[in-house]
Amino acid sequence: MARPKSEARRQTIIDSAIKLIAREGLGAATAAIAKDAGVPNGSLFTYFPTKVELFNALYTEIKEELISTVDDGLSNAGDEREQLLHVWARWTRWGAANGEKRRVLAQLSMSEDVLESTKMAGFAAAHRSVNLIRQVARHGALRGQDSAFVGAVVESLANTTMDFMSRNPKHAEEVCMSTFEFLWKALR
Amino acid sequence: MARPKSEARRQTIIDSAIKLIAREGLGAATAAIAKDAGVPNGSLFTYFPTKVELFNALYTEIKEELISTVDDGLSNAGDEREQLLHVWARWTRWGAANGEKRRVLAQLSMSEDVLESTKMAGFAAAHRSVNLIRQVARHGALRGQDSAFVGAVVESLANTTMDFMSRNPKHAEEVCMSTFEFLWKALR
Amino acid sequence: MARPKSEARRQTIIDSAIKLIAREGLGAATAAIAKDAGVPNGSLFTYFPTKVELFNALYTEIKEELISTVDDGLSNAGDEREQLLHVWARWTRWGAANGEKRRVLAQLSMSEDVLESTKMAGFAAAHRSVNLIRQVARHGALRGQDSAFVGAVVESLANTTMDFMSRNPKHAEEVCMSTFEFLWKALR
Amino acid sequence: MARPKSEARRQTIIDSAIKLIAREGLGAATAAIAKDAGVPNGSLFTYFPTKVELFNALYTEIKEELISTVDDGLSNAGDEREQLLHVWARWTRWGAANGEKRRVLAQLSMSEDVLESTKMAGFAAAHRSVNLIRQVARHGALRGQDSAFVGAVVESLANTTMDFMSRNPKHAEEVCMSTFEFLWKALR
DNA sequence: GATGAATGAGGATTCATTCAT
DNA sequence: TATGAATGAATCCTCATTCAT
Repeated sequence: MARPKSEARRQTIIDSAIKLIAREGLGAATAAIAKDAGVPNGSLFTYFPTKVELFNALYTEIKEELISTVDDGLSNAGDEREQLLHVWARWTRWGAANGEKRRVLAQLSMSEDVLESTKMAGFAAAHRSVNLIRQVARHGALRGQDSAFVGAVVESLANTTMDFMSRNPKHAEEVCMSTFEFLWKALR
Repeated sequence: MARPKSEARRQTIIDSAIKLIAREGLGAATAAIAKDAGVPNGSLFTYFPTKVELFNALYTEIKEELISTVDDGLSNAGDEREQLLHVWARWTRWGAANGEKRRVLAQLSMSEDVLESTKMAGFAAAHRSVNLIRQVARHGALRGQDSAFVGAVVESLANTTMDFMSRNPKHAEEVCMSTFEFLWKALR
Repeated sequence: MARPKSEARRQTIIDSAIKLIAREGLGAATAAIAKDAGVPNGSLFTYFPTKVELFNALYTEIKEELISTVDDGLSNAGDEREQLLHVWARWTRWGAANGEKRRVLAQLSMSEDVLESTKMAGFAAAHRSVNLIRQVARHGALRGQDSAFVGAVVESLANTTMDFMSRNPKHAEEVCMSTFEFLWKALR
Repeated sequence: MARPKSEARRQTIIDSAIKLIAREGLGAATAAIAKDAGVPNGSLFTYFPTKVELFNALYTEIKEELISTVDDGLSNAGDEREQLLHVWARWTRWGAANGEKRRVLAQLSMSEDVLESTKMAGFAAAHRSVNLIRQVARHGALRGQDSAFVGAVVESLANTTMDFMSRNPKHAEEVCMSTFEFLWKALR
């Protein structure tokens, strides 16, 4: 009974938060986000009791979108190389096409307001790619390193790649592929 | 009347800014920085008329320190591999040993408050390493890519490496060397 | 349709209100009270259309409990002294044992949100004690004073006494009795 | 150097705080206090970094005024009775004439925001009256009780008395004197 | 009737920068 | 020049009450 929380409303707030945080950083005012979302400022706090909780929800939401994009179709890919290429291409293309989300995710990843537990949950959800990367790297230069480190190396490379892809849409595919070769050579 | 009185004072402010920004992010209050530096809040603005100017000075200062650390002795290194190793080891060891500066530099690099011109000056000052990297990469997977991109790839790798080195001091050297092999294989 | 469904529910709300107001003052949020009571926040307003009405109900409820505690057995007490002792002992012991209620009553008594009419009704309900006190005081130092004033004097003494009794449970009885002697000497 | 804090300004803020808190309780808005004082809201926090610190300053200020009023001329009073009368009359007349301050002090005394240390300092400053009261009470009904308790008893009596005096200015003196007799009889 | 989401006017506090001293 | 008080818009969040379901 009573009015249920509106999923649509929640999503509008998330969307506006992404837009404004991409533009103004984590300092973006909750009131501005609410206004952009077309909801009264108090209502933002009905959905996210705290700015920090909004940050965490944002992190989870974006990370999940990314992971499901990357994972989608992964099981149909062929050998290790094909699989890594699948992950890499989907990852970087998503990032190139979703600049705001990518930038927001980058900010949130560096923020102390996103709880360690939230970050770890994101890491855990990415297990398919993480495992793949670990497997690929098992004989290469990074063999024996903590898989979190290997993952972080790949992630930082991905971020740099996405960044250049969106700045340079014409050469995006080429950058994507070159960097994949770079990665492949180094990792194995 | 030359520069405002004390160079020492300027440096104290810079140091406190690094300390507080590392701890609290770019939102650290100018008054808090001044207080930590033992300087009246108004005086901070004698040295840096604006918080943004403080940011830019900070960026330049840290970047210069990093570059001079990396460049120091570079001309004595042997072949390309030795030279790159020199750069890599000095870079990452500096970062591992100077966590606050590294973190502040990372924040500033993402901030819109640090002017494009400031960032470009930093890039230009790093020309020796940049050239070296470009040269090493001239036949590898990233051949033909914008040298800013190649530089960014190496930089992101360095950042990730430094991060793990300082979190894991006992394995710092091992991480440093493995990652160098990773880089070397990939780049050539 | 008679009174809203559940008397029990009303009482739960009252109890939670006492608990939270004792702890946080009259600023305690209605939502917090409802939550503590295990009642949806909207429902609180079914029972008490306004926070002010909740305050008034609280005042009346606590005052009634106090008065009935004090009046109970009063008719069996002997002479004036015995009767006053009966009143005094029951009053202060109740207060010592019901710290939260006492503190809430004190807050409400000072609040402008409790209507004058509510306060007067409480005063009227206490007529047995009030009359007794007036009677005892008819020859003493306060003879001729407004009986509301005499009552207020005794009440303030009682409040101070209860306060010390609950802070100092071991000497509670002693404090109770000494203060009675104090009162008795002064009043007659 | 620089602009010194203005004692006058501080006092204006204190005065406005007394006025508004007397009228609206401790919930009076800092912004309203600042506005009433004719200072920008931010300036209030230059003088009192926190609302709680304002409360503590208020408590101390009012208590000091009261104590110095009461103590003034006390050493010229004659025997114990005269001295107690001096204290009593000055105390209650001050309260009757300074309704706002008295009400504010009463609110602050009950507030958890006024630190125990602040309250204790106030108690300590009142040592002359406290000692006098203890001395007077040394043989009476309250002999052997904690002097804080004896003091509290007298204080509560004083508060009730002042309250009636200001409500009933025509009988103020009579109430004052009757209550003194009450106190004298009870205490000795 | 019961529920709990919706509302938006406050509320305390912060802060970069200015300017009187 | 050095100082630190002054400023007021901006910030996150709260809350009594209403009203859709």
